[in-house]
Amino acid sequence: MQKIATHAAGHHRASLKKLHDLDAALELMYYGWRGMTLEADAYLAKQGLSRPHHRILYVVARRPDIAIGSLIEILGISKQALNRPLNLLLERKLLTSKRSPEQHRSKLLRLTDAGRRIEQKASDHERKVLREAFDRVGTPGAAAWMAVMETIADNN
Amino acid sequence: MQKIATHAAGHHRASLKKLHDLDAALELMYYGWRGMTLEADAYLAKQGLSRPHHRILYVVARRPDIAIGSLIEILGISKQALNRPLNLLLERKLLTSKRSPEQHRSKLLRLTDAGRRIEQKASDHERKVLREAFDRVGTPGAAAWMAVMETIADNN
DNA sequence: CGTCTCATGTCAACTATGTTGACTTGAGGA
DNA sequence: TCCTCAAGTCAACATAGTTGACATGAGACG
Repeated sequence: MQKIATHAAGHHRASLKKLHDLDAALELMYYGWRGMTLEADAYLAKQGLSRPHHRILYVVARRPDIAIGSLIEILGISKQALNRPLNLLLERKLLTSKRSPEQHRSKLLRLTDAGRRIEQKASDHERKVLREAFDRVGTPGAAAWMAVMETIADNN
Repeated sequence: MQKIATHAAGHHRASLKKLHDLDAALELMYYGWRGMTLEADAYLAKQGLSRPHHRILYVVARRPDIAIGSLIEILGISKQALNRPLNLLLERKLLTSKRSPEQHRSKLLRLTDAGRRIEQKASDHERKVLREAFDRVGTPGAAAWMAVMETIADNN
């Protein structure tokens, strides 16, 4: 048997010497991302799904009747990379695809009820973590967090 | 030839309908992580390295003479997963390992000058992005960001 | 009609990052 | 000496992504 880690990685957050004043922030970004997705990933794994499946469900939920080409653009991956997770979701009937009446060239994707349920539960896990953190710092703190993240996100 | 995406994924940040009030924050966490690591990843790729190598260098820089077992714990991956990137760093002489005089069981890891240089440059790219964002919101905003992220990071 | 374009779909080969399981090695305690 | 246990290695596999090459089927246009 493998040795089982007795502590989650996050418990070591404070264990590194800080060489620069922004090291703490840098590590927080890393562990923050992990912290937000931890429970959602565990839930998805129970369903036999993972992060890429969730990303697909998330986007389709917010863009019903999206074509595959647009989905590829938004996710920022190749169509070959999209292929396998997408087909799994179709097989499992979490998504439906149909040709549009006029635009026969593109398939339009939609969530089924089951797909919507899974998307909601997975995203709820992530939103719950955010909500708790925002509650702790109040509205101005949450707004500051958003402002910082927007600047960082637009760095490209 | 593959179709080349004309826009980075981040440019689609606003293109999804928001189903919940926290959807924007959820997406910001995703694109924020990407935004912070984008330039560092590009720099690392030029050196023939990637994120896991950087993580190793980052930790060893802040814990000189760390043993492999502790490194595994901090990184939160299996020793087998650590093996390949670690050996690459040793081969490329970015890290050195030596047995300690008394504790012969464990190897102690240290950065070489070359390793330190790469670690610094890669981390500098990430800190630069953070610094610009913090500058924009001022000290109180930065503190709020840290407070939010700490709560999220400790969610495990 | 034929041909060209374009979105979609699929196959193959590859890379990278991770996993488990099975094993070796070597120090130190009973 | 023998046993244990941490550290480390090797092999097989899963997942998520990449490029390249090619097939299919509808629409547009001559």
